[in-house]
Amino acid sequence: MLTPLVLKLARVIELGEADITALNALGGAPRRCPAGQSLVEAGERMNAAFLVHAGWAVRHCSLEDGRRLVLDIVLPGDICDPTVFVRPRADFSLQALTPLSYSLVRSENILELVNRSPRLGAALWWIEAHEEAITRAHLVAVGRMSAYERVAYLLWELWTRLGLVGLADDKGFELPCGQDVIADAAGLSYVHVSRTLRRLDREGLVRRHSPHGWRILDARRLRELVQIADGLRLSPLPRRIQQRLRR
Amino acid sequence: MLTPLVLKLARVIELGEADITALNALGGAPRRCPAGQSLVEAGERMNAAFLVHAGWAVRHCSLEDGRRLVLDIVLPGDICDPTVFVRPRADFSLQALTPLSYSLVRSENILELVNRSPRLGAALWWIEAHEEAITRAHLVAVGRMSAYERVAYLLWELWTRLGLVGLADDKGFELPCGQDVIADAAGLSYVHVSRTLRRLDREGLVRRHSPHGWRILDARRLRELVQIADGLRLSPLPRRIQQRLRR
DNA sequence: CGAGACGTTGACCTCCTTCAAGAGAAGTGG
DNA sequence: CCACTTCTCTTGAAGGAGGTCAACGTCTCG
Repeated sequence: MLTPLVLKLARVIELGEADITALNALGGAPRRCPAGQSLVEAGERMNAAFLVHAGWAVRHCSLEDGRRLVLDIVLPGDICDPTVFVRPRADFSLQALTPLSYSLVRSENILELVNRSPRLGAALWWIEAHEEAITRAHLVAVGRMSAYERVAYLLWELWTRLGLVGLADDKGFELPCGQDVIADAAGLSYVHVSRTLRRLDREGLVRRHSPHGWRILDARRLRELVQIADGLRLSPLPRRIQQRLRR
Repeated sequence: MLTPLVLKLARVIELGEADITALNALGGAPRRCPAGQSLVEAGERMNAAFLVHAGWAVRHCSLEDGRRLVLDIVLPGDICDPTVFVRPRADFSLQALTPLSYSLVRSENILELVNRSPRLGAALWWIEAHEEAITRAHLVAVGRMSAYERVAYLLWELWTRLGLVGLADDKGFELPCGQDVIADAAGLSYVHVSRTLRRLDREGLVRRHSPHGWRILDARRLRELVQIADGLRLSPLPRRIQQRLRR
């Protein structure tokens, strides 16, 4: 079965039948969670990572007075958060944006997988490194870009990441979240996000064609605006490393 | 020898003589680099991580028009950047702030170390998770805090991290970098950082007592201001995980 | 002593926030 | 089927946090 996780890893290494079977078994029985419900609250103990099969979630951090920053939007195929195996207390909250299907992944599951196939282990590590690169790009966007560039960056990031798991095509994507989530991810007020999205529309870069459907009108100009889009690509694991692991 | 890296790991697991020897051998012969020199430019190929022994470096990312964001200030005992083993192209630049002593760490070195002692491997993973938590806190600060809180956060972060490697005491620390670096880390202009530091001084939180010497005057109030300081602590690896690895 | 790097302060301006009100869309109950 | 609420988005107007420009002070080093 071509789950989002399998699709993503297939961009990094070649996957055999056995690999796919092993990946699909990762995390055991799927669980469900209604939209809006919280999966973890900051400060709580955790003993497993979350592998999202379908639906969107949001990882965020709140300050005492209610200011909130969205660290990361968690998409199908994402594993949030693998460092739980050494660090048992969450420093963020995780909340479902849509009805969610997910599995709990324990350290044993990962270790088992990696023991069976070091190549899969390297690929998972690669995915993890990719996520760190995304966080860094996010930090650059929030720290040094104008509101216009920032919102463009976030749309580009989502478009790219959804594309990696087969949930976006070259025309656009579905964005099942409100503008308040974009605002908290960009570090802006939702009012200004609204204005900024209208401007992106007016200038022919991006358009909302249905309540949650977004169309990329001019990918080239959008990409120029974003600048730091390079790190978001997920390229194959270097051949040199793959060969070393085959031994 | 109690190098910064050893001091840091000693907070996570108990280190035996053999562990310390192995850690001190990590990365081989130390190299030197004068202040201001660039170690890696964004987009370049890398094949090793940098283990800093002494001195400060800065990891940053620049936009086309010169805007710059400091992702991370690299301190003695830090390994920058371990994901290089799967991801051979840097998406950031690394520059020495002071004369630097460092070693190149290759994937073989790490694998060797981890094979010899899985506990050291888990501890290194723990350090890596700690750094991710710092990046997330940084993102929250830049995205949702006022200039006043942001600068306070950065000083707190540096104080904490320097404390972990024995380079700060409860009074304060040496900060061998200009306010422009703080500004690029906070996503502010250096002019406003200057104003903000003066205000922190005026209000009795932090004071510069020599060109590069900073004193924490009121740690309690500073910490309240920072709010997200919890994730910066480096607590011991959970006993449960240590015991499993001893087998 | 002069040059250059760095920090400080003031004045002005701009980008974004906040406040407020209205428009659509979607669900609810009579 | 239509009034009613509710939620989200949109737009306008006013205010503020921080940026930019410019000048000056201070320290270090040649």
